[in-house]
Amino acid sequence: MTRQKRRDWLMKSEPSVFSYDDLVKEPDSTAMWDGVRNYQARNLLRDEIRVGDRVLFYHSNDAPIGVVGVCRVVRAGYPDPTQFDSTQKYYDPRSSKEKPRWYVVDVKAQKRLSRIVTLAEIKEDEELSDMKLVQKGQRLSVQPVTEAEFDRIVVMSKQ
DNA sequence: GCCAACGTTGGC
DNA sequence: GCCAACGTTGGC
Repeated sequence: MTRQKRRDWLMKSEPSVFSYDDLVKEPDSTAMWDGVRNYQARNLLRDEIRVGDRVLFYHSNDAPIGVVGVCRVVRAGYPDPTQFDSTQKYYDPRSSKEKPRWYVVDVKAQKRLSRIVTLAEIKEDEELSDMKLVQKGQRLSVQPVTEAEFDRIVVMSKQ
């Protein structure tokens, strides 16, 4: 068994729905990343994301749009319980406990950036021009980032 | 609120 | 399998 290298990710959330502050307020600053209903993102949550991986927490939709904090994955992919609950918004009648369709990971807030690194800045930064986030048509709410991209954003937050 | 870019659904 | 219609994401 070869040990897989830690990987880095970016996850989007609308702050009006679930913000970085909301995550910090959770017990142990930890929450399920639920409600992902896109198969590409699902595959990442189920198959690729591992305990110890780093996550950039991104606020979408509401200004200021950008990366606000850093998290750590503390539990790898398991079935999203909201898909089984008919009272929930994320209920999926096509899913069953035997054959779950959607997955979550648990993330723990690690460090709020000293300031938000905005989408506008990310777009302007030459070192970040290959980020999936700024590729045309790219809307994945869970996406891989390189170590260099991750570290660059943290550096920018300190400037 | 608008709309571009995708993703999903369902008839055929 | 094709593709039109519809739904969603997410920046502006």
